[in-house]
Amino acid sequence: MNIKEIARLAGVSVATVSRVINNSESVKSATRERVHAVMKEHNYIPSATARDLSFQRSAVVAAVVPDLKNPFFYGLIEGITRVADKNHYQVLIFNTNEDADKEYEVLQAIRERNVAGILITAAGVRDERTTMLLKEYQQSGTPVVLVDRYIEGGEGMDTVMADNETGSYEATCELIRQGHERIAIIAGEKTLSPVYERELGYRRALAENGISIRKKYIAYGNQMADRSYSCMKKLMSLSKPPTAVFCGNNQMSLGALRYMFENGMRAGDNVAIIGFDDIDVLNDVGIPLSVVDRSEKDMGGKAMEILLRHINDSDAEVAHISVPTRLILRGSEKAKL
Amino acid sequence: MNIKEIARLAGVSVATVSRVINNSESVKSATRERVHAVMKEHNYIPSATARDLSFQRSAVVAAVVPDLKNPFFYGLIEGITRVADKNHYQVLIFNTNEDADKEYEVLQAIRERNVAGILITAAGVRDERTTMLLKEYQQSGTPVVLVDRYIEGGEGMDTVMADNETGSYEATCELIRQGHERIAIIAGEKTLSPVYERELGYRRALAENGISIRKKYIAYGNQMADRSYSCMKKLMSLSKPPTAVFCGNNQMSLGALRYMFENGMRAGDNVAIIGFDDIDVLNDVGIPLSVVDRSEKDMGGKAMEILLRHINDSDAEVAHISVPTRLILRGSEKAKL
DNA sequence: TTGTATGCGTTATCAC
DNA sequence: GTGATAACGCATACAA
Repeated sequence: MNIKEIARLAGVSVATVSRVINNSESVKSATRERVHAVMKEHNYIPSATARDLSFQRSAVVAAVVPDLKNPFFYGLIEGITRVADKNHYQVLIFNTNEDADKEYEVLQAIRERNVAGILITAAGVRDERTTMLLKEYQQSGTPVVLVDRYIEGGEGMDTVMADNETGSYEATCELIRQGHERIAIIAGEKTLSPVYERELGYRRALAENGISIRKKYIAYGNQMADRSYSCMKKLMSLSKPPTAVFCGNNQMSLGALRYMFENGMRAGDNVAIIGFDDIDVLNDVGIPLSVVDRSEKDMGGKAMEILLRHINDSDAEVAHISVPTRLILRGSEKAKL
Repeated sequence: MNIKEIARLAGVSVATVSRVINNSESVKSATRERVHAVMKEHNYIPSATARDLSFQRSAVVAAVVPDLKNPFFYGLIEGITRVADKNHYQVLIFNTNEDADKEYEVLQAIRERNVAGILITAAGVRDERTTMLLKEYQQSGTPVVLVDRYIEGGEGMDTVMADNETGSYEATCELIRQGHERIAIIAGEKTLSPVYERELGYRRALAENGISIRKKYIAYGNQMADRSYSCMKKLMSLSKPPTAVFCGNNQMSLGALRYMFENGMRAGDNVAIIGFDDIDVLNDVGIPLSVVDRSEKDMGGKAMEILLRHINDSDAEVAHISVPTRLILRGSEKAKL
């Protein structure tokens, strides 16, 4: 069943049917109703493929994320799909596994599909191919929104980021308020902007409170739990181990907690812990982890809204959204000193 | 840049360029190379939209899930996207929020896009609209695979299910082996096949071991943690509370654990607990929950493979895949009797 | 082995 | 208000 058939059955031209489909004003209401009736009767749904070809753009956006196992990104995707859905857009999901090469492939593959826009948490934040392709998209009229991570050379692009610096600053200040002075941070991959910003917040808090920053208390892992486990081990093996540890993301909090559990330590007792990004289940089962929380669903929703704005108005200004964080204290920020 | 331009620049016809793009045999290798060179030089990528319109099918599949917050479903999606990606298919994600009306809308919306197939964990398992639309898809040549849940009237459809009955049977048997006789189950929404099957396994284990099945030990919630919390509360308030509880899914395990935590009880100590679906983080942080585990990633991958088989061969036989479960014992199956 | 011509299902630009 | 008809970019049957 296609538009031609409907036209024939309704005794009008395809142009008229098209007008009805697209709610064009200039159709006599009698004709409109007749067409609607025929469409309904034959359960007709216009082909988006054909429309896209003619219109030279589709109501589909691409969401590119680095890790489909991380709950943060699912929250993000949930926010994205919710706003997309509300606006009758559909979402294609791509996983890059934190691999810049894979990301390059994905961004190439997206080109063939005529997506209306791209939302991306980049893996290749310093890979010129990623930057180049994203710029090409922008220039050819396909808006791009960077979510959660900046990329090198991506200055003119829209961004939706958490206020990582402030969040980390507040967390570290809280640890200081609790009396801690030997405060460590388990950071992630240095090239990622959130990692960098979180370290900045940590440093600022220490500096403003007159606590010297010691290199041995800054452990660099990656974004994963295993490396964080090693970092925690190294920190706790120091002659003067830290009395408080700030963990750079949810996976890394888990790595640290696992080390502690295996060694009979308890967060908020032997060592103070504050993590970045909440892990709901822990609280449910009585493991009180204090965290810097941000709403990933909001971030996803905001990102999609900005994307839509650009899709609907090519002159829309570049936006830089900063989503606030919130310190949730549950007791693990305390510890024997 | 389109196929016509490439043809002109390479001094051939569009048909030849098309043949080169689609790796048709019958092209002289000299011509082929020339065309490839021009395509590369101009960074040309064919329009999937146009190809889809001409070919009357796209390399896109739709994945419809009921809850993007549940780790089970995003494990599923990870499996789906991995296999899809390997086969150069792209995945559209739809979230129905366990709402049959929403699902109906979604399934309608998918019609306009010419997807190659549909993977669905249905919300409206007894909604005739869902069944009807899925059947229409099948009949019109768009294969459908039911994942994790059967639907009423969906007998002829491909399925990828976990072996819920056996998994639950084994879990319950283990509880019996531990000496328990007052064994409860927190089940979910009765209309969902996994819920039903898990209850069956539970019942069979009791029956085979000569333990009478008592209604008061069967608590029905929904798939969410909150209702499970209430169920646990009710169970524990009985004059003869159960000494062991089998929880119907991951969210429901969490609800039960939360109740226990708030009331100073410990799994494997005051009450024996076995859950369905693993919750990795708990183990990391030293909460040993015994579970019936299944690989949701495998389920997703398998489902996508079956879908691809039908896409590539319209005569492929209907498949019913049963993914085995695995009982992981971590200590919570024990308890003082 | 290659080219020509037609169709895929829409939208949009003209006319009327 | 409505109707022809030319795009949109590609695949393919048929010719050559």
